Amino acid sequence: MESPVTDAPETDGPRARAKRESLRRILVAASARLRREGLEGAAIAPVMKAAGLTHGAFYAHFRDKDELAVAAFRQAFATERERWIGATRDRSWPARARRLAARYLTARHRDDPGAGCAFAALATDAARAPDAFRAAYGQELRATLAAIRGAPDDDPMRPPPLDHAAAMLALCVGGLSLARAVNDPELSERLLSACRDAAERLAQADAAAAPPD
Amino acid sequence: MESPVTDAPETDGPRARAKRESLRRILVAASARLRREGLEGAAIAPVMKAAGLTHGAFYAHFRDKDELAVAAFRQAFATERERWIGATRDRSWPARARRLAARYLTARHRDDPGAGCAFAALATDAARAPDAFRAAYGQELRATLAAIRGAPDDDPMRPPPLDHAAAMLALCVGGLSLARAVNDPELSERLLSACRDAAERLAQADAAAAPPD
DNA sequence: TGTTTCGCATGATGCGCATCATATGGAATC
DNA sequence: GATTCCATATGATGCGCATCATGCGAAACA
Repeated sequence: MESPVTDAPETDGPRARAKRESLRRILVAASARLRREGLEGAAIAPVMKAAGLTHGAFYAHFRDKDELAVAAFRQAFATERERWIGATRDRSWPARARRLAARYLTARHRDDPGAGCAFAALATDAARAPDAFRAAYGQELRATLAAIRGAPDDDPMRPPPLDHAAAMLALCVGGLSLARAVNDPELSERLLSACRDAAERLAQADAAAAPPD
Repeated sequence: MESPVTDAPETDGPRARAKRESLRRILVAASARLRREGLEGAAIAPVMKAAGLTHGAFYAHFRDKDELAVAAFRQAFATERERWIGATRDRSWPARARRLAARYLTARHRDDPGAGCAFAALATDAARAPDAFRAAYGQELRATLAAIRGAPDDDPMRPPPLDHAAAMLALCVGGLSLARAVNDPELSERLLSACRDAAERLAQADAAAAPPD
């Protein structure tokens, strides 16, 4: 269970501190490269170089490449889940959904996968990845769905059903992935706006199907 | 523009016929492997072996690996667009959309990417692929959206707007991709059914927003 | 029938990559 | 202050891959 993420105490010598700092730089570099280049593309040597180290130092931090992939994937969410999902204080599901789609389905997000959502960046890669990675993908997905819903099930606020959050995220991930896959700028823009609009319609239909209170 | 697909005349000797037959086998093998293993995974030697040839014969059919990828991608749609989109004769958009989602978002489709939709199998790979591949992706996407809509714009049947078809496909592609990425069978199943249900709600909202006649 | 063509096979070549073996130099420990 | 760690660097090793060079044999053609 213990993954080599930055979860160590602060109280130790410059030796351990330096190692933790190295690990942090490795994870930052890896999580960006992973999202930009994919699971196969994020090679060890370039990642280590980007972290200011050489390839040999890698094995002081991780057992193998797969372990790095899992840690870097998790790092991406530790850093930026809030940024895309946002703990919005909006009460109604349509308002929350509109906000999610408006943040997620943008040209800016499409054009900077290295800083964006790892679900969209790695969806098809994950399907071909080893079990440990797919397990992490599932756990982060569950956590993200919980964040989208925004309140525990027994909260008087009545969060949207898990299924509604899941479909909304699927719409966003699918729209962003297609918009990235396509060369034609007009079609790409059209995909983003079509999905933004559809998110709005869908959330309103969701609300009608499961009234807020 | 001339891509080396099977579009040659039937009237020539056994020499050309044999070559066309080889090409066909290469494309079939490549399009399955491409969807199963991704752009990087579909290596030349294994594909040629699966086609009953050796790696050396490859360059009699394609200039390089990228050209094969484009041809194999197109092949996937030439063969199986009908299968997922289906030229359904249903008149209403909700009925058409329900049918699309019911065919697309299945465990069978999820578990056999080699025979499934190439959009979902290669979405994130395409974002990192060379321009020629991305251009093909866009063209096939446009053609697929037209098939989903089912009628030309000036048809009295009033097809759903392009944007509605695009969002519906994004929902399907996103749902299938997430369901494949995840390890947990329960979550995976949940994603499929959540998106099927959402497709239904969305299509009904679509119909309300743009009445059929 | 002799010559040319060309689809295919065999066998390099070279590169990028993951991983390992070994060395080093400065903390940590006594 | 001497010894032990250990994070890092350097430099193999071996593999998979794309691509190219070369040869063969049967069809195409004169």
